[in-house]
Amino acid sequence: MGYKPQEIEPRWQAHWNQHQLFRAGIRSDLPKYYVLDMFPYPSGSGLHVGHTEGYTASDIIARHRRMKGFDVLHPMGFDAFGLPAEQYAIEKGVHPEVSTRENIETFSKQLRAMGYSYDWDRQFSTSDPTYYHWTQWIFLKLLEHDLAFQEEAMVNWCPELGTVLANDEVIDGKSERGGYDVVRQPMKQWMLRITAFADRLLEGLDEVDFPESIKSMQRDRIGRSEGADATFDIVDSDLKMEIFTTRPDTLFGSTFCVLSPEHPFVSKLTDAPHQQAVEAYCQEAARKSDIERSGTEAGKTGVFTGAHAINPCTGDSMPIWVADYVLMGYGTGAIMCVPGHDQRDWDFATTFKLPIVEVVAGGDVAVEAYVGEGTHVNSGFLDGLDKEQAISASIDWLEQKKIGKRIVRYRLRDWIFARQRYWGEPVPVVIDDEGKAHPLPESALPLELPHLDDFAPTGTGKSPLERAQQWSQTEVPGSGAPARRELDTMPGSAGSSAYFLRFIDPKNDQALVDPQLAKRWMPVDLYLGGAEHAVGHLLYSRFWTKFLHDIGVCPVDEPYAKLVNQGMILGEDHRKMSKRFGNVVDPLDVIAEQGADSLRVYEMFMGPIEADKPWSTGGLMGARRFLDRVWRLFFDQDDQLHGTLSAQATDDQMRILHRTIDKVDRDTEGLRFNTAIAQMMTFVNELNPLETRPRAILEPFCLVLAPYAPHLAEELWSALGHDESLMWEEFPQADPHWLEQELVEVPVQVNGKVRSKIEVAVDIGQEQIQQQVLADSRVQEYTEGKEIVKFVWVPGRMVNLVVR
RNA sequence: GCCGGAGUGGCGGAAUUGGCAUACGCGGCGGAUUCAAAAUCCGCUGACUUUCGGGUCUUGUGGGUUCGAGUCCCACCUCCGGUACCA
Repeated sequence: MGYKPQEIEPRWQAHWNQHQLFRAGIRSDLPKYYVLDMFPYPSGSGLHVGHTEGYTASDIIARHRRMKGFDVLHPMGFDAFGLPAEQYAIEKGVHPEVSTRENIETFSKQLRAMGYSYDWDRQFSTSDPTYYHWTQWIFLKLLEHDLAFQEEAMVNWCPELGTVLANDEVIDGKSERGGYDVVRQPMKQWMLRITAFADRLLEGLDEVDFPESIKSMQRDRIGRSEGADATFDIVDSDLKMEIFTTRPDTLFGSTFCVLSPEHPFVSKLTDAPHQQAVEAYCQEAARKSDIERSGTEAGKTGVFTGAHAINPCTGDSMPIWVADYVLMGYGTGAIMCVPGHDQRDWDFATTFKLPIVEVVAGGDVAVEAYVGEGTHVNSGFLDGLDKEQAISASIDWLEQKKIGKRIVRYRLRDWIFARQRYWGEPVPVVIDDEGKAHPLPESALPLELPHLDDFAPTGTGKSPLERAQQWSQTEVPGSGAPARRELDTMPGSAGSSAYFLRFIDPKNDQALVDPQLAKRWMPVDLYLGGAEHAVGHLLYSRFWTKFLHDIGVCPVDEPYAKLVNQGMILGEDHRKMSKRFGNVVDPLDVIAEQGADSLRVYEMFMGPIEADKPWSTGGLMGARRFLDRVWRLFFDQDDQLHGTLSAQATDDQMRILHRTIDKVDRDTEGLRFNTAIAQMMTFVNELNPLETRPRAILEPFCLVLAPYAPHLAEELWSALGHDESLMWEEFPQADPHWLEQELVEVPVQVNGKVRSKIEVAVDIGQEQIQQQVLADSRVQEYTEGKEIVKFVWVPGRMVNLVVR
């Protein structure tokens, strides 16, 4: 009796599956819409209700768009390679091939139980050879265009995980996975030249519809800054020291220089009396973790080298110090210090009693550095100029003297593209006896990952693939000279950097994607996922897209037209959902008790999609009760359809129906799912007490409900006598006639306070309403004996009288 | 510190262009139904006050603009996210 989701839902899921109702690309006459979820890591713990929030939102959009006449591409797959999957496998003592397969099964089962309208035929995992074939192919293309290269680089080495990590896999000097110590260490690595795309990645942000916070995070990561390089002579040395500054206008105020401890000049410049102290300092700096070095609370440390550089403006000699607040990885690893106008330099100068000179007026350099605007003083030919003029004039001067030039630098580093781990895409390269790298020919792809029984990290900096002797020993393509395969694998972020292209044409064994199909579907119209990928994944995939665009593979150079970050679902206790707190909610449990439609409706009703929201069992029950009430709108106590189906719809019924259609349509389009559902609840509440249930009202409502509670909607639709699924029915259109009201009740304010309400025709004129308002007895109480200064009538909204 | 976002009932949240603050849901209270309970249905539910007509106050705090401010402007406080010596 009554609404039984457990019985209804599997039946409709089977029906959709059987009739392949969500296949994309079969209606090429319709406009396209590509809606994509950030695909999940198939972890061992399965999906929780945080994942299903985003997936439900995108599914509602997909279903709504289909009903609005779009050919919708809505695919799903699994990001299975990489550290999380491998760590899980190690912890459980299972081979990652096995655990990945099992986890994907669990995830698929959960996703299917939610009734998502994915085109499952397009599903793949990044660990499928038929997929990573193309990840490897892109790598070969990058290599061909000199965007992939090997370099001895300072990397984040995690001894416990036995691999290098990307910067965003390191948090506070610990690994993101497991929280193990990470040390800086030089290693020869494959790198991708993402820095070559820095400006385009920056400019592209202006064209896309991303949350402002994401854009600003990406801009910060790219960290473009304009300035100048300048070369300083060194006293009693042939060496010339190159520094980078964004404030060349303050050259006259530079009183000392600082080298990074890793700077090659440190050992060359340090004189005998200072040697011991400098060496000790550099060793200490190398030992310290990044977090210790950058700790602002630590204050400034440093040692004098005994050497001096010459200030090209003043001719003064400036002591050269070594300090770890200067980083080797940015700029030239050497800076000129202007303590008057840079707080870090000011702190340093104060600590070590170095001279401070004011060159920009406006502050008090005896108290703190002055970084604001101002007129230049003590600056020779720059005196009297403002900041902008002085920067420009000083660079001109440097260029004229051939001791410097204008330059743009970025904080963004090249992408370290190698992990000393087993579970990743093999790099399609062989190394000959002289250590030279040779790419494999495209025909050799995919280079399959060999099966290894012992896949644990070696911990030595070598890849576990070293153990695959047979696989590793090979020859140089073409020449036949002996060689070994590259043993490092690609990082986890490789597989997710172009997957949206592969979903368009997942079975193509001749190309990453057919160009015609790519043209049809790109870009992704709506991309939904968590904000944790704000920088890493999004920057990497934007980079690859730009590259693929340049070589003619991808028709667009920005992959995602619109990005939305769903918020986090917190536990009922308002804390982050985590096993540790025991507050994790499994969608399968919810589905078993209340049904997938209740879960879908509840999660969308919780609040704005982008906000963090706490789970509430009571709230879930509310969603269930709403669907129960929908059921009873259609059926009587014996589960028989209401006998009043053939009744004529009343004007009231038509008005509430069309208001609902209009609001749900617009709110869905704008991803305001919570208010769309509130409107459907209002519809049910208002319709409930009315005596008749005309088909003309129930049928359109069924369609309006369908994107949100698809199983229930199908069941009701079929009960109304339809043989076909409502999936491709047209979404109802709101008739403007029923949206307009003839009479409205408007509040009447006197001096801004509501004192009365009157009912008037919407289109009443100023004079008539004034007459009616003044005739109102409540209004007269407040106006008696007073002068009416002003009469405000906002048509259809309200009246305000100003009296004195 | 800097950048981004947010502060509205007991709780989640709503509010077109500046126009009835608290929609919708949860929770609570009362009632109907029931042998009883669950479920369901109906009503009430921001605070204070009241002669039960109403009155006063209320959207983090303090100012301002306006006939009118949750919404706009200025200053500040708190929370969340990001970032952290990038010269």
